[in-house]
Amino acid sequence: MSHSPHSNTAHVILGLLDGRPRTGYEIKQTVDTSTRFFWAASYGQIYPELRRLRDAGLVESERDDTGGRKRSVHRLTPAGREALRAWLAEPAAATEYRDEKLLKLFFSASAVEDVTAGTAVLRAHAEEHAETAARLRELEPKLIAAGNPYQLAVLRYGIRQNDAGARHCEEAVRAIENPGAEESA
Amino acid sequence: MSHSPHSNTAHVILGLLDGRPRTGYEIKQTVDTSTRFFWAASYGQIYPELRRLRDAGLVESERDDTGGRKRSVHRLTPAGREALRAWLAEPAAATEYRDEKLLKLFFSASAVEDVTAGTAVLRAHAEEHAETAARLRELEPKLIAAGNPYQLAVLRYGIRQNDAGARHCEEAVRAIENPGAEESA
DNA sequence: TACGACATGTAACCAGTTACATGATTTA
DNA sequence: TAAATCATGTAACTGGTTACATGTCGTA
Repeated sequence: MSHSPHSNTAHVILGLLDGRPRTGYEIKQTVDTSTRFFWAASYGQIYPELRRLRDAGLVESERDDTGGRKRSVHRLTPAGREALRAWLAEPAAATEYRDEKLLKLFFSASAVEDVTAGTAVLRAHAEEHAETAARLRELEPKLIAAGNPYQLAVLRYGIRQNDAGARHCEEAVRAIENPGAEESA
Repeated sequence: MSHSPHSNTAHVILGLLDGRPRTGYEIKQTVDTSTRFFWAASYGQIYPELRRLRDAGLVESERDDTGGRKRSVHRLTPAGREALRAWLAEPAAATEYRDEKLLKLFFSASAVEDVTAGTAVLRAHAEEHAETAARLRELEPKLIAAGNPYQLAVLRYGIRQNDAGARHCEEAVRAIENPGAEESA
């Protein structure tokens, strides 16, 4: 059962550095345009974590002050690569979701006199799903070109889930606005 | 922009107490069989939060020691009902997902010599989705009978997302195991 | 009589966000 | 010359989990 002694933020960093060496700033940029829709990371995590990874010997950092800007480029050590592979081989913990919109929707029957509150939440939910799906679709061609089937699988997973989510919310609005069609398979 | 001064755990409690008065223990049981798949809560949150809600005048607690067991039954005050409605009327924050399985899948190309690691993660993901969907399906008849279209919408949303997730993972396994069919729409 | 469910709570910890502080370089 | 971007970091806070501590009641 013993799982990796490193946080998932550490694994994001190790995974990205396995691609190529990067600065902390570049790690943040890359996260924001790739893993962000299922795993975000802030500077407040990245920099301290890089420090810990360095102390643990999993990354090494090279100072690169050419041009006057002081920056540290981090790269994986063999131990870091090993830690990444070990983590990949372990089973993942069961996913815990926390979705505030679902929470609101779940209790929307309590909105008594304000009957539109529930459908408003649903419409907002539909729109958020549609926007996310659109944003992810823009990334698709680049990933197809890159030829990484895993990253492509993740992206398409996101696209499908959001498409399905948007459709479902629209249907639910219709179902709530005209009750009576209350059965189905 | 100003949002509710209460945590989402507080809203879960308020929402459940709007149904009927409950003990902290009952709140936990109900969460575990209803909101849990998109919003969990532990005793370590529930009891301190009940205390805060009582101090804020949103719930009142009645001691009920009949039978020797000491228990507190909590009920919404008018102010509590008002706080619940106010929260429902506000737009929800954008949903932030954290999915460790997607993270692992995303970096599975780094598993080099262990080519089965990626598909193993996918199969585990498919299975988790299928189990969740099955568990949610069991709850459906009860909710249909209860006649709350919002709770039903949430449940069906969960069922669909998990069905779609399971299907997607199975397809992705096939796609990775026999490459060459690498194009599509 | 032991075990499982009922019942309440606290303390230590962990992961993550936000706001702050600082400063150089590039570009409009 | 002002604004955006590159670049690094810390401190305070928030939300949540886990483990612990305690005790009753019903039932197999």
